[in-house]
Amino acid sequence: MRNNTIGSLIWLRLMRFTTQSNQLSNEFLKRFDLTTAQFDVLMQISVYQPLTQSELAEKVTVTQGGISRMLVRLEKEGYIERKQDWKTKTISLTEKGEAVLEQAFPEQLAFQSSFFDEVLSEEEQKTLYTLMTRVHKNSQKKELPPE
Amino acid sequence: MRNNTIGSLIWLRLMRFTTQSNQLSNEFLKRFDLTTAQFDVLMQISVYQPLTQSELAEKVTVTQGGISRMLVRLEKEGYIERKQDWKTKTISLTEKGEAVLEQAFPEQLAFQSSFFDEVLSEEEQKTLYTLMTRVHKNSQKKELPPE
DNA sequence: CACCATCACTTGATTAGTCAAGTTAAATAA
DNA sequence: TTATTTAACTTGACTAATCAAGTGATGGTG
Repeated sequence: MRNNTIGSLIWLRLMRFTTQSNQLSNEFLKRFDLTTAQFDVLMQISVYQPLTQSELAEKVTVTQGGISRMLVRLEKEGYIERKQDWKTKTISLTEKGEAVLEQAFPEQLAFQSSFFDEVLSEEEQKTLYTLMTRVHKNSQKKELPPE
Repeated sequence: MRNNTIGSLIWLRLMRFTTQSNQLSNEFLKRFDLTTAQFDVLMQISVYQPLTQSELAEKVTVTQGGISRMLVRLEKEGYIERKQDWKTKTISLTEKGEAVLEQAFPEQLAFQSSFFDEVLSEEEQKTLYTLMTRVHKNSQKKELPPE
């Protein structure tokens, strides 16, 4: 063993980096009493509101069940509102949700960016972004290979 | 709102891609009755064995408690062995563990690589790898900014 | 007009991880 | 030699997600 391919090395780096930076981000967001996942959901709502739970679930790559529980928590905290419209629940931010996001948004963005700003030039960041965009888009239409 | 920085866009892509491809990978590995996390742990053991739990925990970015539970499962399945050496437990693969890994390794590597091979040239993959390596290394020494 | 299928969402059971307190063995000091 | 500290690992309580079964409202069909 072990002839690693370049692809598998990239994969590992990505996995390690994301778990690591996700942990750091969770710690960072404690000051706003949010988790990274919650921040993500609030962001998506703020951009796309009003929207349904299924739409949201898809945007943040979580199951229906997952989004349901998550929104219960966020609703209990008073960050969001759900209205039963027809058979659909329409989600939107409350005042309080807007306020928290308004506060957390610039800081969280700066924090996320710092991971890249500290070691990559503007040019390199653009390159990284386009490469990852291609990779991500590809993965979205990927099927499992047959056994 | 919302002037996204290039860094925050990269971050989002990375997060979405890793959760997505992690899910696909878990599905893929079902044929070997493994999860992605388990495969990762077995790989690390196979490369570095014999090693202690704390060393392993650090390599796979998991807490001591997490590694402990994980190894209990892997031991129950008969993939690994733990020996009490001094006050340390030394971990190594069993025959069965070696065998599973031997089987799963090439397929999983090919699967991981396919995410990148399908859309990036060799050259581009190298670029992506070096950029991510720099970003990852930087995140490892990162401290939380003050409130 | 009553029944059935479907869609959007919720919920019980399970899994995987975190954190912090607990356990045990070894090393060090008195 | 006993007593204390430390290191490595485990465990109980909790959190967050998954999957699959359940619920209830809408809309179509015989």
